[in-house]
Amino acid sequence: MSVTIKDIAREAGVSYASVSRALSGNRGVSMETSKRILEVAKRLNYSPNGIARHLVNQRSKTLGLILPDISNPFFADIALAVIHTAEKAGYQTILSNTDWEPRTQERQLLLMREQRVDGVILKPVQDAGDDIAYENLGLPAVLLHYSGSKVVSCVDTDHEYGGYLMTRHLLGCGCRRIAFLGGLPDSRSNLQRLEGYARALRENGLTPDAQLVRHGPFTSENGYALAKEFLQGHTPPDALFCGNDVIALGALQYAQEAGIQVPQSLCIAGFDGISYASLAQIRLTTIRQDRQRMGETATNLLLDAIEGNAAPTVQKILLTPTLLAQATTGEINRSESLPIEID
Amino acid sequence: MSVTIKDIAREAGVSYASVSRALSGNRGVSMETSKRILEVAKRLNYSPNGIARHLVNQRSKTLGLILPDISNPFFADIALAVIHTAEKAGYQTILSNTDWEPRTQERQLLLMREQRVDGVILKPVQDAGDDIAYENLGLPAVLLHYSGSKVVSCVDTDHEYGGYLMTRHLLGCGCRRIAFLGGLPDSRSNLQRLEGYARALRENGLTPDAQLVRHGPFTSENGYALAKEFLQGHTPPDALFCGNDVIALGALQYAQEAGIQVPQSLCIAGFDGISYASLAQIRLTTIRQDRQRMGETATNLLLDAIEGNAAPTVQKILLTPTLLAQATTGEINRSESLPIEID
DNA sequence: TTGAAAGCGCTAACAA
DNA sequence: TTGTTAGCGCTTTCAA
Repeated sequence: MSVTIKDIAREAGVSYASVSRALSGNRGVSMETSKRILEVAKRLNYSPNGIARHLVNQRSKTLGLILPDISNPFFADIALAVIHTAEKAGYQTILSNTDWEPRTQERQLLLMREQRVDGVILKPVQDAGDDIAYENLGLPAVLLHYSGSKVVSCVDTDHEYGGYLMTRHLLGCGCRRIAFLGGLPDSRSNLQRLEGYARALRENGLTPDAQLVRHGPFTSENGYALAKEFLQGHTPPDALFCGNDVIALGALQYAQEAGIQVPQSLCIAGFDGISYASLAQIRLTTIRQDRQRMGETATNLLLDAIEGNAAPTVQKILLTPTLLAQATTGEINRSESLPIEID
Repeated sequence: MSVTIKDIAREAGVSYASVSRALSGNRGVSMETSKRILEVAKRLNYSPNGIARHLVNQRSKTLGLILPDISNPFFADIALAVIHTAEKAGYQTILSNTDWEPRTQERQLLLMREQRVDGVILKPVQDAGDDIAYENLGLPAVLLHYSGSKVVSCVDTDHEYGGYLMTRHLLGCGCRRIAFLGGLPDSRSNLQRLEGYARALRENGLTPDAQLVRHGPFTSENGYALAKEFLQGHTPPDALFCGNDVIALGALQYAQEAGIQVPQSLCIAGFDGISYASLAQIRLTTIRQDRQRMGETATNLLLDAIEGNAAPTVQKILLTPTLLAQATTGEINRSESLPIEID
């Protein structure tokens, strides 16, 4: 149906090997014939068949990107960085969305393998147990998740430190009952944030209280529901540290509807640093992850692995997040003030 | 390097044609051999080579999706719907981002053709002149842009009506100097919104004033800058109708910083209906486009065209948007009140 | 039911 | 510089 190099060869009166040569950088073909061939190609509106080319080259010039939820601006920003970086290197990006479903993730990985993407960037839906679950994906991969594995590269934010940083900040605001409105219970990054939270509490002489920790999906609806549950309880917390910004925006919405003064009576904090958290009317305190850098770095690591330029060393990159203290946290008004030392 | 059907054939002691048959739905191969083949395949951790399969099948089971800016939640939502719908039909999605650059769009289209995607969904960066520019993309396509072309299907929102609807709403609030903070000057959908705006003004005895119309990128920075420019002028407008929600959020930010009462002294409106516009602290009045439906419909139209199930009719689908009147518009306080009729 | 073989469109090794 | 040819991994026709 579509025009092939054979058609061009016939039309130009040359062998089709010459056409192939002319079309992919004129090595070993005279300027003259090359020019003629290119003219014919243009005239026939020829478009090289990538599929055929990939079959013989054994590479597809395609990357797979598997994310949990691209409607979350945090992941959308990462996707954008990956797509841009890949494109500069001549790669296209197949994007798939797991909806935080392990089964879906499995299926996507299988499909990526079948599609023979040259490599895949994966934000794993859940904790990979002992870290070896992602060791043999059967294709070059970079995880957007810090794992202990010795064989797969990864790029991630130091979630534990982020959790620690934020909790210390909340303690510094005078908060003593800090609830953690977490995301999915088996999300590893979420659990690491929780660990940082617990460490900060302990360092300040407080005991983490399981009653103050809840989990649920990374949605604003969940944030709203958990905030309601906590704040309608009999000893409500004085701070809500949320598993991500989307959850926090939901919590903030409940606080506003319930007429709770933020931050005077209640501090609210998120995690990620999506742009919408910094709107003038919101100014959510959060932990900023550098999405641009994450996407870019992950893509470059993957390309290095694929193209074998750099030594094929496995790299473990852990980015340090920063505290973005805005309007939803601040000195809290407490009836009874317990003196406490924060370094 | 990787295991092929030949390896399986050797291992199972059959011809590789049989393996092919067994692997793709057992037609013409005994249950017994089929079972043996599948076992061997599993044991060897076989993964079919999609590239080779696509070459012979002449289809790649892949769709291209070309969007201007996936970091805008409006487009992210569309992308999600497309990816989900495609996946249900067994198609993967290659996503690319044009950054609103015509040149980039051209390049992406070329690449999609080379990659032999089975079809492409495109939100054109700019007005395609007389609508024929997108008639011959050389592959099945659905535009996310209403065009008059008889040969290419499209799905779009009625931007003119949306612009009209919002402007009438603003007039109903008592606004008389309604500025239009547009997006890119050659964005067709943006211009259509502007037409609706002008129609509403005329219907109400007002003359559209070119002084009140500005263009710029679809970013909040642009919204902020244009709002500043307008509001620091000597006869500031009493309403800002923005080309999309992202622009409006920027404008809103300026108004807040400048201490302008919204909506008492100034109404602000957006277009799209992204979820962040409806946050409790924002409640931006906007025109809601059904992203989910747009993505889904576009994908289904494309799949119909590709798979030739439905009659290959070209469909022109124009969705009617709805007014989402929230907190940033309302009865305006005017020193001099000109009586006016709104139907 | 099974096997042999052609061919999808291309690249690259080898020959001329 | 140019042409011939093998083969990438698979599906599918045609024979057996």
